[in-house]
Amino acid sequence: MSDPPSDPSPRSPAKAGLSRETLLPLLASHVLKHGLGGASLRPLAKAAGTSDRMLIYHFGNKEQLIIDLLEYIAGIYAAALEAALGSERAATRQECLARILAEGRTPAMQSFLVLWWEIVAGSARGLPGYREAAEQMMTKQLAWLETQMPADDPDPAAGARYLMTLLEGTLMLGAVGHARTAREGLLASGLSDA
Amino acid sequence: MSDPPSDPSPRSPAKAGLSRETLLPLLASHVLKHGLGGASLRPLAKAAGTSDRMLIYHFGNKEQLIIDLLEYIAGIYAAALEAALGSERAATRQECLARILAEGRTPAMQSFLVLWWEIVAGSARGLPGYREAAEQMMTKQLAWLETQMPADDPDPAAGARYLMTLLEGTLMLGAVGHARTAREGLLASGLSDA
DNA sequence: AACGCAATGTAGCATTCGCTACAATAGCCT
DNA sequence: AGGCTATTGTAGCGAATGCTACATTGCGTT
Repeated sequence: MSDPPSDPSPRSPAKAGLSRETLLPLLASHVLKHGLGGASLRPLAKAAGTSDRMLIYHFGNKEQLIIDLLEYIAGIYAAALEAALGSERAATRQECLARILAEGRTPAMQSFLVLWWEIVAGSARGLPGYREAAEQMMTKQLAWLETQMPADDPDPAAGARYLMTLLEGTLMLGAVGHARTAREGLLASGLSDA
Repeated sequence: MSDPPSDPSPRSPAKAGLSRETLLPLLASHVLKHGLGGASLRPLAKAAGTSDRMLIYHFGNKEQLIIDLLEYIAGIYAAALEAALGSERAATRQECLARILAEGRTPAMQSFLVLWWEIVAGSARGLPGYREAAEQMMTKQLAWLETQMPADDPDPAAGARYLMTLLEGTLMLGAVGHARTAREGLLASGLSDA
């Protein structure tokens, strides 16, 4: 018995060392390093400095924990985007794409990317929570991409969608060892000079 | 003791109901339906009409089973591509892309796609066998795509790489509920009219 | 002081996991 | 025939899984 609080009002936090909010960052950093698929309660708990017992206590069950965690990760991804590049726009679509791809080569973003493909796979298979998180992350990225488009772009919204499609294709090819293929493809499209 | 045969010469097949070759198609159809990540020996064995005991006997251990299975799946994917569309070339790049995307909406290809994202995720994380299978599948698809390019295309090889990048981006966006984004992106690129 | 309840620890349960030990069957080769 | 070996079945092991039962602590309220 004794469900998790579910009431965010801290009526009487007793000892109150851990809560969903303090746990989530630690859990997120663990799955960023070790992946979502193979994540089981006891290792997760250890990474967060608690016990599996408490994870179940705070989240109800593992499925809900994953759902909450995905939502949290989508949030910090959005925050990372905000912080990644300032509000400076690129001069051309080509430069815009190049910048973002360079950003994707950052070690910090690499961790995200590896996790990202797991989220895509979960979304494609219909696992609970994955689709929502993935959709949210993509929506955020699309909006951010629009702000990065050249100021004189004829159609920034459509251009962002186009660049987004190319970008994701490039990232996927990179994930399977075909970065070269994508590079040559972009080169042929006139959207790259590397 | 008594390793698996490892010698393809059928010196004395005793009862010989099952072998790597007869097992793999059944295993493949199981993972196509239920996924690779959650695949464990006993369900796999049941799907193939054997026991976990025999799977280990024939493949050595689970990791090798997955590796062999991925290689086999890459093979049947290649075969599916061969059979998918005849040798008719498209008239324009636009039509070429449209055809392939239509093919991707086939139920049979849907199963492949869902599995595909798991393979991408495994490849990105460096799981043994995944990278090789993914790379092989992409190489095959790229070669096939080249044969589908318009006959009068100025640069079929580069065009195929470009279409490939767009195609994979489109598929990924579709997997996460952003099919609309990709469609509008393609529209803006002049490579779609839908 | 007495009570209530949130928060946490300790043990454990039932199931599944990959894999192994041991034994049985059955065909081939000499 | 006798033996070798490939193949298969039956049991089970030790670990890990998600989750629960039960007990305890300690603060806030009355």
